[in-house]
Amino acid sequence: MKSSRTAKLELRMLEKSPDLKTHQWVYQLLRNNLLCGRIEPGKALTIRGLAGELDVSPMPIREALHRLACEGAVEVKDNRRVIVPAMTAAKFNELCDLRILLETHAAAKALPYIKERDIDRLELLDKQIDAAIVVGNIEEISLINQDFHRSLYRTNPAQVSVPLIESLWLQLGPFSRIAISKLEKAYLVDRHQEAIAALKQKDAKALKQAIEADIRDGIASINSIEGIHDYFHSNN
Amino acid sequence: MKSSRTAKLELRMLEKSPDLKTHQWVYQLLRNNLLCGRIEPGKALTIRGLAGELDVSPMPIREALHRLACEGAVEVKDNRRVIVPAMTAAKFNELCDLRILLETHAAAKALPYIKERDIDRLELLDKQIDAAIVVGNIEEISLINQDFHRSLYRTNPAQVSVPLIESLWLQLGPFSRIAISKLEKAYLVDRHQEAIAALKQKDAKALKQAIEADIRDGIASINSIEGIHDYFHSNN
DNA sequence: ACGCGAGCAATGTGATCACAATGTTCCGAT
DNA sequence: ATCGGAACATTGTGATCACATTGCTCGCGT
Repeated sequence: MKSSRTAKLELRMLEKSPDLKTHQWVYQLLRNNLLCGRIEPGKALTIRGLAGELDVSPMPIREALHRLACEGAVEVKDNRRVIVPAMTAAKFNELCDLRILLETHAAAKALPYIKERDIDRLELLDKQIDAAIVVGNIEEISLINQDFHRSLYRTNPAQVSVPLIESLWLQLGPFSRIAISKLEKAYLVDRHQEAIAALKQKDAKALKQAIEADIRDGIASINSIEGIHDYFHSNN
Repeated sequence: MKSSRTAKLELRMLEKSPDLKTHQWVYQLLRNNLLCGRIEPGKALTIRGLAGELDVSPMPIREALHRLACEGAVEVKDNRRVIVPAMTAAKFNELCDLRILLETHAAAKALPYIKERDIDRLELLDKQIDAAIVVGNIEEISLINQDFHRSLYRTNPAQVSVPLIESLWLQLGPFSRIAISKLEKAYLVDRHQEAIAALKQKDAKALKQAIEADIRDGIASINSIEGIHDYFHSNN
């Protein structure tokens, strides 16, 4: 079995805009690659390795990795090795439960602040997702889908839950990719239309149901995959 | 009005055990001081200033501050100034709602794993809190109280919500201290006894009610303070 | 041939330095 | 006296280096 620990990682690059600090650029780059599953669980990341890969000094890599660690995206072992944590069945269920709990809450709290303009943006994002589904660009789907949810929750100006939710995404990201890559065809469906309809009607209950259904559908499609349980680690 | 931005900060020190990395020591030290409200909202923190204060190089301070920033404990302004964010009324409510949402969930998820040993530990912590209340050591109360909650939630081995909850505590900490310091006497009461009773009876519903009541009591005592609203900032 | 220990390579940490950007102060022009 | 700008001080960032610890490999002894 080829060890994924040492496998060469092929990062999806990201143009570095000059107003972005180097460590922010590294963070966003690694984050995107984790979210769309480009970096597999168990993969070991080294500061100097990434520094050479991205052609920057080790310093910004350190900061980015530490931030990812405190968001739960990577784990710093006692050996000081930094790895993408493996997924446990119990942990997966716990993360999904928390997603539903936090995201339905965040959606309901955002509802009163939704303006016409926000709905337009959400509909645009939904169309972009559909387009990405047609061409089967899974990484694109994943990133835009998160944009959809984030845009919704962030319309609440006093919102503090999005960072927590993003932490959950980061922890689910690497594993989800493995799961989705096992899917034959993108029979990916989402409940975004139902969510948008609920937004237009200012119906909090329907909105929460749509969000919960959207999340549960994703979980269900993962659970339906043949042999998915082999990808869970039994011990920590 | 004396600006708290430039006021000298008197940190509660923490002995540095040798097996602890310097940046971890700095992090825990700053974290404790934030949690018990020793560092007030609006306070500006500088890397070099803290480095001189704690007599370490700026490097570990940088890492600790960045970690605190990603947990929401401090905010990095676009000027690159790092400050303890001011509290908004809406934000305060949102944080409290999330505490109830997440902590009742975490408590219920922990319930099946509770052993006799865990209950003993919780009872010990509750006694320590009572002792701290008697002598009126508010900082001690705050820290042990968090230990109580953390110990409860962490008995769930697959638990992933504690980091999220701690982030909420960190954001509420500096403000709560201002509020509690306004309290004449520590008429502080907690619902820990009710929670422990629910644990013994394996009663999830009663446990969630106890946790929610415990949190709500804290909020109520803050809201009851005369002129507390003057401490909320209206704009961001 | 197998196990084990020494030496080497690689890693994270922390310190120091250079630099660009920002904040502050103080003096002069109006 | 007030406003504005220039000079200075302070800050965060990133690069480089030294060091202790860990992982790994090669070779010696049985």
